[in-house]
Amino acid sequence: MFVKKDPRHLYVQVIERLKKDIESGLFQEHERLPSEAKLSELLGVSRATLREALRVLEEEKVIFRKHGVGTFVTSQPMVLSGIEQLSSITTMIHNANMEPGTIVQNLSIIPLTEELTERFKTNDKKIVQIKRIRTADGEPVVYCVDHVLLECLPDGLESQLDASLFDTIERSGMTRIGQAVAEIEPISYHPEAFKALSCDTSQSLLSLSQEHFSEEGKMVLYSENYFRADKFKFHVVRRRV
Amino acid sequence: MFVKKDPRHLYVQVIERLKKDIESGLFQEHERLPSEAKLSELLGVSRATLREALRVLEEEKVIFRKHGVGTFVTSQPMVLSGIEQLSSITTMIHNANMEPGTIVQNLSIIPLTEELTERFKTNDKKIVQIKRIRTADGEPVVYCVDHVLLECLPDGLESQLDASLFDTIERSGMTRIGQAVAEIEPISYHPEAFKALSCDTSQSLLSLSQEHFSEEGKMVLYSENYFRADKFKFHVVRRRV
DNA sequence: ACCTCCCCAGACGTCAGACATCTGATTACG
DNA sequence: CGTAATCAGATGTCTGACGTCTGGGGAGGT
Repeated sequence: MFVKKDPRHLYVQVIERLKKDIESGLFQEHERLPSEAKLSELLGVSRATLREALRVLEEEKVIFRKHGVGTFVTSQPMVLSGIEQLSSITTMIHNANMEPGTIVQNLSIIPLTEELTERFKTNDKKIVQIKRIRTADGEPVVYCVDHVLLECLPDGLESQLDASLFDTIERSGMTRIGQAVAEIEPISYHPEAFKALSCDTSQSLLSLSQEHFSEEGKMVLYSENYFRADKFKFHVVRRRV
Repeated sequence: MFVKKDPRHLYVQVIERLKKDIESGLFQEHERLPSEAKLSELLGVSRATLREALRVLEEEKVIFRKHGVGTFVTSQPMVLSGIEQLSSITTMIHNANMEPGTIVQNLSIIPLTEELTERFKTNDKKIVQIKRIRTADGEPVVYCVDHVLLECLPDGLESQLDASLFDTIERSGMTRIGQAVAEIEPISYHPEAFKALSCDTSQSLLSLSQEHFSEEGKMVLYSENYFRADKFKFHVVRRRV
């Protein structure tokens, strides 16, 4: 079953395999899995390896265990994922089976305001401001104001703004964006955004102000996104600690 | 270190201990942890148990490992946490150093509508509907409409609605709420909520429609919460997969 | 002096087996 | 018939070993 051709670690393969088996219905909802001893034999791995995989699945709420009783499949497969998983707007639109597009409105190197200095925690860097309208199947859905460190961008910048800013940053600068902290706010009025998205004032927009960090923990991108609430649905999977 | 007085499983205690050590700065950012052999000896647990704990911490992006090299602390301790961590509104208000309060508006057993049947995926259960205004330091901040399975509630219900509905459910019904899926939406107008929170129509509310699940995966609570956006700030920590 | 290749210590990954502890059901006893 | 003792089986923990990968240091040739 697990040939050595797969370079990934065994426990990762076990996680994937079990998820697939659960999703395919091989293990029914709320049903007991085989005991760890039998399951490890079944999969051809040691019980220790299997247990590491099960521990991850338990953390992800895919299964739950009762000491002395057994391991059970959580009712809701919960493949659902929301904005707690970071992805670019381009990807979000793609996942909705629509075609992402971009209208660049403004691109300029701006001086460091006090607020930006505070956010980026840097002094003598140059910041690029990008204002764009993002479209899905040609229809404007998000208004974006991005601020990014100049050093994180490649040279021929204008030609690459059609694509995801994430990709542009990651392909050029050797930095990979690892996580972001987003602040969510309803916006009852914002002239620029409303005009860009051609909304009337009876609608509300949803604003996501996001600080993006590289995997080393350096802030590389600050973006303000204004979403048309009638075009986007936002979910968050909230886990109890 | 780990006395048997703690009824929780060992690996849970190890996770907690390591998180505390990292947060307290005992293990510096981006620094190598002691090897698994040494660390297990240090903590007084077996390497297998330690590894299950480390596996969870790795999944939570608190640490990362390199095969053949070592285990490292991820740069961002990110003590910040947002709504991706599920907690009751009572707890949220408490964490803001304010005094939570409750005004019960309505409490009734309602018939199962088609929508509720669909949501709860159950047929012959009784559903209790609770409409409450939640206050912080006496000021109305959230309007809540909760639907909860009658079987999950204790008998003397009315007397316990001042406290968190989470606590009420968990203390009575042997069920613990494990996760929720929230849908976030800006609300430009909602008569009941606006009246309850005495807002004017120029403001926006933020609506969280949440399906709460027990650890076994059964949906036990559906709640619609309307937050005054001027009183609440919502953050989400978004992680790249 | 420099580069390359090889080797090796040490780290994480995996394995095998054993014992500990908990739970639910069955059985024995009053 | 009810209660307590017992037991099988499951997850939790421990021990020791070996596999595999990585980075660095040393031997050797240029």
